[in-house]
Amino acid sequence: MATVVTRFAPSPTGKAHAGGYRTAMYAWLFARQQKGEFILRIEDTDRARNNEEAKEDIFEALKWLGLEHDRLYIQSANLARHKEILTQLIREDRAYVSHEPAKDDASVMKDVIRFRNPNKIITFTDLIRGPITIDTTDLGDFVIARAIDDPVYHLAVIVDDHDEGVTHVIRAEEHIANTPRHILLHEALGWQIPHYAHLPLVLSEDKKKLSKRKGALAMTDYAKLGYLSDAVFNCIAMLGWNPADPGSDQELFSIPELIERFDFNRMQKSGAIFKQEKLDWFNREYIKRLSGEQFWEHAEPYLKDTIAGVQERSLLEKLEPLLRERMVKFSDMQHFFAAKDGSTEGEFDYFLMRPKIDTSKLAWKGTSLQEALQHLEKVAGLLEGLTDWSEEGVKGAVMPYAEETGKGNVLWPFRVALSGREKSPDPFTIAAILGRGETLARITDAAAPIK
RNA sequence: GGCCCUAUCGUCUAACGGUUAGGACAUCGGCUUUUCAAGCCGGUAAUCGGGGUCCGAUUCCCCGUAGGGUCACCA
Repeated sequence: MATVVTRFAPSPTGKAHAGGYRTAMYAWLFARQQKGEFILRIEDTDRARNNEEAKEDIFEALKWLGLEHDRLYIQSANLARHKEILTQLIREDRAYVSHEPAKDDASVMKDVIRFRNPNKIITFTDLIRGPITIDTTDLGDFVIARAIDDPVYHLAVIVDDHDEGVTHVIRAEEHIANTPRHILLHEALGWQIPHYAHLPLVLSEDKKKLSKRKGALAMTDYAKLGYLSDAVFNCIAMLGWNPADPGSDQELFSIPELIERFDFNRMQKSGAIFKQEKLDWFNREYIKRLSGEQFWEHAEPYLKDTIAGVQERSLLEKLEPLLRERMVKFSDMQHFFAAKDGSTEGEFDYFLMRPKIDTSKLAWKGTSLQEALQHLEKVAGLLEGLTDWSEEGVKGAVMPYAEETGKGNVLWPFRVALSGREKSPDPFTIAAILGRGETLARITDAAAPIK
């Protein structure tokens, strides 16, 4: 049995999004499962639109996702071979030079190379959709090169796929219409036709092909936002495909599991809309499963420019459960903590520095400030001699008083005195993290006006 | 418009022709709670329509309809 060879062949004309990389994932998954090879080929035959930045973006995204390639090709480097095949095709009269008005400027005459279409009906078996039949007469004598040394996509791909030994062409559905052209070309050259698998499209919310214009993020943007690559991989791989055993509700799959279970037969045939809310859920699930060490490793880059960047790790670690519970991606750290240069505030700044207390916010619904301050005094008294300074300890000391006085009346001012905010975790959690000295100091500060 | 592809809750999907059509996300309600978040419990919600085949169709076939893709000297 011949070794399976798959390829991912992006053109470096812009930053690619989820749709493109899902194709890469499946091609990679299949190659790994079959113990075959995965090729990365940069298709840069469109000289006008290529750009270096897009190329770098492809390498970056692939590396982030862990889609390592076994071989790398730059299509433009293969020009001599393309020219050789073009020459052969013309010599054998399977193609011809056509002197005609240029596409962009009809007043100029130009020589392009057209394939002599045998005008037959082509049927190929798509790995996902089954047999597809197309009458190639509609295609006419299509152009395969702008000039002898400037091949068009159709010619370049089939030559490269053949030369590189690609056995399975895995690409997006939009290429179905191109496939008959490629088969015709393979036949004219007497080459073996590869297997084809055309993946359903990934759609944006308006059910149209996903594109930057529709607000789709580039894959590298997800990396920058602090999504975990395994979560993104899992989420996107699950769009249009489901590896579960019948009846199984499993949704979380590691990459080795995906490699093991990948199967074209379980591929959905219709397009799938990519919803970021689902990705957010996957990411949170993956964050929950991170070890403490991994968690801080991922958080580090986002903490660097915040006031948390200079804090003792031991203090930050006390915040870890809180952070995990409230974040969806690591860039959220920048919403949790103020920027070092003071340009932004953070939701949890009060853990790291004493907040300003707005006295008017201190009283609970329908009670007076005077009452709130008295409650604070009382709480300070209850806490002063406390030996067990843990969340439970603080709660045990304050709760009886709060219950007899009205929980909101006591707990609201207590919490606001510690956080300075109308919304925050409960005061016991905050007090436990802050420690005895700081907690007492904040309560005393807030209660000061009473004196 | 021609050609091609597709069709299960709002979204992602499960269901060898026999299920009260299942799960997840989202949404709604409740519990918990001083607030927010989380968590737990529960609810709403789908087989595009019409014909066949079959004892029996989400499932197979045909016709409609709808959506998408493609009709480049872009890939």
